[in-house]
Amino acid sequence: MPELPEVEVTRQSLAPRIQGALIWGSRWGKPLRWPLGCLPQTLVGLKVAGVERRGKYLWLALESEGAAAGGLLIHLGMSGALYFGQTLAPPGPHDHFDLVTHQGTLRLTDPRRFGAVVWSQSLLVNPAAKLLSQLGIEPFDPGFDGAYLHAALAQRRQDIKSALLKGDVVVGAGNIYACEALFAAGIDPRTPAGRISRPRAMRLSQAIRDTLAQAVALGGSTLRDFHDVLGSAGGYQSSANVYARQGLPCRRCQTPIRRIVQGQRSTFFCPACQRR
DNA sequence: AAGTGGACCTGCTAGC
DNA sequence: TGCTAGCAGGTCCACT
Repeated sequence: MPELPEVEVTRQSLAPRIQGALIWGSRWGKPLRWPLGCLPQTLVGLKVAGVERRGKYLWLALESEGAAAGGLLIHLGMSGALYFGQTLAPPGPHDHFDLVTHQGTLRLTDPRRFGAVVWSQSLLVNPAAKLLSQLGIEPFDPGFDGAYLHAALAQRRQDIKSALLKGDVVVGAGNIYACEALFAAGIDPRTPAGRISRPRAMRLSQAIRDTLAQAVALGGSTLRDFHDVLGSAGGYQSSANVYARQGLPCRRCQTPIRRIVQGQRSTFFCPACQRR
């Protein structure tokens, strides 16, 4: 579920509610994708300094008496979502982490358990540093433009859609938004990444930014169970142009949308609007 | 080095 | 109605 827009929507809804919260306790359920790592003796008494995002990761920065005191790196995997509230139901079988604070409880629900909560002393040391080390540029960084994208793709023979999903050129576009951005840019997802011209790279970088920004504005995509920390679903999925629309007419030219498989993932595109 | 395929884990849906 | 195969928003790792 959670690509950059969903993670950012989660961050935006969580940050103002949990900032400054004093930690009263925590509870862990089933193991997640990675082990938690070495927690300090206790989280009790630490304060939540803020919530940041890097790619599809959230960083819950903690402090102790005004000084940085490590934090929790959170990933939502394929099926994760965070809640925050004063009165939560008793934890169910898919609730794997609760952080109880005096402002409310933060809860991670993740049926498939591909998500993670990892303790780290800072983002600059392991384990956080290692997890973030391969990430590409942020799509809203001013340095992400056509020239950057063109240069970063130049040596790649891989198809452009798989190259975007890899996340080491630019972070944030997962399967939905990679498909949508390629549609917006008019680029066939099978095009070898290194064969994308500079003008098209410029259009693609703009399309990635626009697609992700629009999705954030609409609250992300809710295909099954994504919601912000108050439980509100996203609204982007109904405005998708190609994702999960195989066989339906293209909104622009009426040609049926096609589904193919690239790198064991579904790709959706319009064979008329998107060219190599 | 870049690219590919498998693995992780669970739930839902389409089809027989 | 009930079973099975296939599919799902992500990412690491081993191997070529």
